[in-house]
Amino acid sequence: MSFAVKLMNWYREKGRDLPWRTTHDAYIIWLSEIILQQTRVEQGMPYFHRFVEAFPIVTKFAQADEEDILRLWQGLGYYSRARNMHKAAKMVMSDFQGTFPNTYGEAIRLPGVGEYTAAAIASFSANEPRAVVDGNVYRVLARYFGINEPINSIQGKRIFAEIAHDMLDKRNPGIYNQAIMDFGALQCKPKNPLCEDCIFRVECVAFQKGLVDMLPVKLKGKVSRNRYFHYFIVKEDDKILMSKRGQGDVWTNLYEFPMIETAEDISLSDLMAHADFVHYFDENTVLEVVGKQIKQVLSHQNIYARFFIIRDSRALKKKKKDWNYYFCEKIDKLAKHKLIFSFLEKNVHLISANTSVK
DNA sequence: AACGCGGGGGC
DNA sequence: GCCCCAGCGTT
Repeated sequence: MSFAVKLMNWYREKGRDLPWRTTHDAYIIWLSEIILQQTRVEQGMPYFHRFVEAFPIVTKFAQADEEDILRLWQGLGYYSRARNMHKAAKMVMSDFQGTFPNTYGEAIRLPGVGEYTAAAIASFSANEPRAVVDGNVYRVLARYFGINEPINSIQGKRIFAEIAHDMLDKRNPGIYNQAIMDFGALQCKPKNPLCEDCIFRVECVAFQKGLVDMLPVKLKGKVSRNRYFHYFIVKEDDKILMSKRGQGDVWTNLYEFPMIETAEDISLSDLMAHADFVHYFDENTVLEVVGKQIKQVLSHQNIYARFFIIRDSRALKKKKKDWNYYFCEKIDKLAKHKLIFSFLEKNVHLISANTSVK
């Protein structure tokens, strides 16, 4: 029996029942695939339901405000996915007459849709014979064939893409693609794979040679850097001073409190002597520390954050021309990053009664 | 070819 | 603490 047939037989019996597998609607499949990029199924699931309900058809998605999309996306990470989805939905309206493309060649033109996602959309919705190559597929193939070429080298990507295409069941690409990913997620897991109970125990090169734990090989990335954020909570009546982050850094277009960043952890007195602090606040400002320093780990940086309350809003120098902060009444309506919304959840008492926190 | 981009979970 | 997750876009 071929690899593909054994795999699909396994899938029929052990595969997961996932909501986006019951449709051939390219739009719904796209929605699920973008959400699941670098994201576990369990983590993405509630967001999938949220988005399907808010935007049942691509027209609704295209008509939404980016702010609303980001707010629905809040907490999921890699926010460029949400911004690109909005661009893609608008492109579907302008370039595809509102019909979501279901071919690889068309889908891959959409921002945020790369080789993996285009293959997923085309194979799941239209049964186009395109092999998906995601983390699961790299792992299954690397172990099955005993390939030690790094999966994140250019050479490796090419090799694995070719093998994936060779192995694909050209008659049932949709089912096959679902099957190999589920197999990677449930059976051929990164840690403690279920080799003793595996249908490929005999053919799997890694298992026969005892190399399962060594494969796949992946080149290491750079070490994380440390950043120190000092957030200021400034209230005026029931409004809180907020600002929107710009491009070229983490959390593009998301909201947060006014902030000073330093390369090192600094003392309170050094903070108050900081040029930006002097720029925005009176020298006699009283800072009240809220809680302990929070560490937020991103995949490529460690962010250490402290929060300060400034109770006297007169401390703020309001006549600056480069004013890019504004007092916001309903901060629950803003899309915020984790550092901010988890702080707000823990410090509801700091926010006035008529300002709800989500 | 390398890097930046979140947040969560397994071990 | 390290690795991985239904990756993609930019440089």
